[in-house]
Amino acid sequence: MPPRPPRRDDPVRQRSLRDHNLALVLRHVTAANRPPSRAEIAAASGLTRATVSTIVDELIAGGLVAELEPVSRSGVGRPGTGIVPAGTGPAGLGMEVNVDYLAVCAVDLTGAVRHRQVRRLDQREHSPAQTWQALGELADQAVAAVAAQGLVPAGGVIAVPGLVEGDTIRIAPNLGWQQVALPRPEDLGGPRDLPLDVANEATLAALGERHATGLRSFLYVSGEIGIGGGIVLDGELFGGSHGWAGEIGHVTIDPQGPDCHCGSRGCLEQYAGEEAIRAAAGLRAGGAVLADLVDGGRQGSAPVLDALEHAGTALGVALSGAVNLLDIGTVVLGGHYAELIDWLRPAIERELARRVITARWAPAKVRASALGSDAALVGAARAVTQAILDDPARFLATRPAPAV
Amino acid sequence: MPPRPPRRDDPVRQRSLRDHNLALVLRHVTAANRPPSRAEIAAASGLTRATVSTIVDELIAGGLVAELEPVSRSGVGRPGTGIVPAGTGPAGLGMEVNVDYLAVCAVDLTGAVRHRQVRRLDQREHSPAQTWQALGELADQAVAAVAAQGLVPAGGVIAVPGLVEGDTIRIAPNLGWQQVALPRPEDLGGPRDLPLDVANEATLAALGERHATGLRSFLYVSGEIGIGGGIVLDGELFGGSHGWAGEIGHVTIDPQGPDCHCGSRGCLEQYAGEEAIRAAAGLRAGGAVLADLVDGGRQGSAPVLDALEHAGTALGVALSGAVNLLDIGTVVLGGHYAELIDWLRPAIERELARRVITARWAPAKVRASALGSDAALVGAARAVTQAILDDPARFLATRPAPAV
DNA sequence: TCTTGTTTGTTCAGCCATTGAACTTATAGG
DNA sequence: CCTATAAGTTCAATGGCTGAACAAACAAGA
Repeated sequence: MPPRPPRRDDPVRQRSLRDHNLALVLRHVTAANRPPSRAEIAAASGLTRATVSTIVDELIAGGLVAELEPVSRSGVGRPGTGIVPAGTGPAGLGMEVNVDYLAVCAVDLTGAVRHRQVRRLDQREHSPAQTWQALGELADQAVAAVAAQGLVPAGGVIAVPGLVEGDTIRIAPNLGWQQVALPRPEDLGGPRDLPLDVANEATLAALGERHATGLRSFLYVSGEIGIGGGIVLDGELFGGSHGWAGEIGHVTIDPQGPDCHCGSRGCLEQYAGEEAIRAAAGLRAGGAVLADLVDGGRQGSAPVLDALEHAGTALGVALSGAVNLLDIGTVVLGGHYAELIDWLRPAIERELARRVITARWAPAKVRASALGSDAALVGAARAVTQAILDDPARFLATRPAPAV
Repeated sequence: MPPRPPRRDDPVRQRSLRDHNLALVLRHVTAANRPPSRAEIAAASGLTRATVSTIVDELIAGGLVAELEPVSRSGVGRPGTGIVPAGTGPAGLGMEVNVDYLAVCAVDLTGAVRHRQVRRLDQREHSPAQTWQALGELADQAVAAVAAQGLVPAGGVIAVPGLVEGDTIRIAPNLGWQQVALPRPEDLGGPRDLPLDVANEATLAALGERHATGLRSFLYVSGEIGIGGGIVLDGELFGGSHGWAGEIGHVTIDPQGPDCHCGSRGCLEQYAGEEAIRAAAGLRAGGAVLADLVDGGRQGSAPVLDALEHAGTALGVALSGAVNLLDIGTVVLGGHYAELIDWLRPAIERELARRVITARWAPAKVRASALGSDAALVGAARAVTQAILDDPARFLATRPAPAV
């Protein structure tokens, strides 16, 4: 998603030095748990107060941060003026295409969700073109709504439940899409000049989770109709060679297991996918499966508890392999799994303890998603703002200082 | 291994700018397939000729690169003087502790192996202290041998078949070691002031493979008595949270499979470890298992071919999971697997094609290790030189320009 | 042999971002 | 009202890169 990550093979000139320190200061502003003063930023970053001052001035001029009213905080000495990420100006537009709904949200640079709208719409009954059109309408409304709050979207990211590569959606099984070209701004409707991007929903959800929790490294697993995943390493999303990393849904649990629609056998989805759990629990098809499972779990229904125990065991086996391979300390359960975690966790942790070779020295933690079902949507919007925060110089260069 | 990787949260001053460009220029010198001139480095790196000149001067003064005799290469114009990594000066000392041998080697900055010695010694009959002592003798000889060639080891790395964390070897199953403290220079014997480091052998082998082949991203799997692995992503070794990433040997193949000594069931080692293959092939225990397998394979022995086919299938299942998770394009087979690749590959590729969800768009390649059984040893030595090449400024700062 | 054209490598003034110290501003406490 | 303390700004100095001019080394042609 970042248009072009800074590469270590780039030559470094004076300007890139400033670029780096712009990002460094901005990072301190966003990461601090209390609006830091210029002096505090200087102390924390290792730069001098003089440098921080000029950099903060540049960020203020570019509309990326703002000064608070000077408030006397504590003790003697001249009180500092707190610096905060701008609550107006650039925003990120997140969009989500899922099986039976579309959603749009907007976040500002502080990470706050400033707009959110969901519309029920079954994509299986519509062509991709119709989906883009409907999504465009929602986006239009979002742009208008945030404009009233002083926000201007700097880009949009669309989350889709499928594999994205280059300029096509290779396949989105549950939408019934194959080889669908990525939408250009005009496909969404109005003549927007928004830079658009499309990415896998689980990947974006992992990103959203990373920003919501501050976790530096974790494996995110989202269980809905399909099972998706995303890997965050040291604060960075890990995409793999083609951006397809994290596809844990088709990891083999049992080489001789049941056939999977992907052509393989014994995939995790055949044990812990929504349909598999529903069938094992003896629930009716076509209903509100998640709600039924939660109800069954709460009421202690034996078939439901058994089904979740089996799913958790399979999840635990797959996650053990992932933890052995990646040596990753935390597993975040998202999507439906977040609401089922109480019944899934015992089996998952049992398998992790048994199958992860380093479990006795550094047991992996299992926790529920903090964002729940909004993770992908918010993650998509945050991907836009994060790109600005990660490389403010690029943003400032393309969009010169707004008229004051 | 790099004592302290450059962090993006560091402030950037003028000096770090020079540090970055020192590394940038040095990287161009080592990566070029022909000694580049200052002008060519400038063109390739984006720096100006003036800057490259001063940087090259600094590198020459520090003994990291050298000028070739100016040779008229081609066409008109003043011929450039080629710049090459120094063949004298700093060297890397690689050491390996394995079940039944110790080994030492030294490489120079060009990556060439300038010394290599292996000594049969069964660690299971000796204490760690005795092992360090014996290794120290080999190291002494190596230091003396390379000194005669104008090389001075700048550091040493020891490869061990076990899990290393902080300042202890947590466990090295096949050596029978548990909670062994990492050796300090004095534990090896003579009063050396060599900075020492210890790391997992498969991890280091992956690193060696990376430098030998130039591959940017791959999964390295080494099959010997145990199965180890290492992950290289975008040219960098991926260590995970504790440096334990790549432990593919205990990924679950079948949750109900045979018990493994690690306490789990159905681990890959139970299907594709040396002992498992030997037993399946009906070979006698205690012999030269690898040689027997290669012989059996060449002669078309049915039990041997069957055993290797089974091992390849299990490897394929485990690798499929890894590729699904990491979206990694290449799998490198090392250790004994390198010599058995002809009989393992068909089954591995069959499983990859069937089980990797993205196989039809981007099939993963399977190849044999280029370094074979020396991968860990050479990788350990290269880890030292690579640290210098990655951050020449640190080296130049600690070891000022040698007397000219 | 001499001249011309081309490319390499060096020199140097100019530029730019950071530094460190001095200075100004703003507060608390006596 | 004065002093101590801390925040923020100003400014000369420093270090590293750039660009242009220049010197050096070679090929090709006259």
